[in-house]
Amino acid sequence: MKSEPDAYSIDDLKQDGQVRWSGVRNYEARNIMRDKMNVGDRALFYHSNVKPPSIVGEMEVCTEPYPDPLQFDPDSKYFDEKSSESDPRWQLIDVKFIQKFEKPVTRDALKEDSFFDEMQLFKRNRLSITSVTKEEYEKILKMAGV
DNA sequence: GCCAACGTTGGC
DNA sequence: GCCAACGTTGGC
Repeated sequence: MKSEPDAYSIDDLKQDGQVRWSGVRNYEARNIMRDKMNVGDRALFYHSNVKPPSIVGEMEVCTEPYPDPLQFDPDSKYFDEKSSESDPRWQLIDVKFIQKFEKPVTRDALKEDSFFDEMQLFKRNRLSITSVTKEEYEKILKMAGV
């Protein structure tokens, strides 16, 4: 799950403990949160738009999917006038902090290893939430030294 | 329903 | 800061 650290970082999550993953306005990313994620699932926190782009920590899904409140807030940049409380368009989950990697795993490090060639992070370039296989996940934890 | 125009993301 | 990739919008 990507976030620009200027907007929200792994350190912010460490401090907050838990956060609502608000603001996703892409159907595919939404579908992953709505359909694929279950309470207790682990997820990787990816810092985008910084040098170097890296996986910086681990978190855990801690709610069922529910409507993103910002879609109903006219003052929010994430307001969606085509959505309604009775038929909400945007669903999300909350995640809680598990750990921050002492050794972040850089995008470059993943690219150097052909094991990760098929990783959705690379296949679906700009998607803010992509799926990770169990094998990829475990190898990334190893690379992070945990 | 097609597709050009447009806007955004995010690596580089 | 550039620009490729790609999703969305809206005219027709």
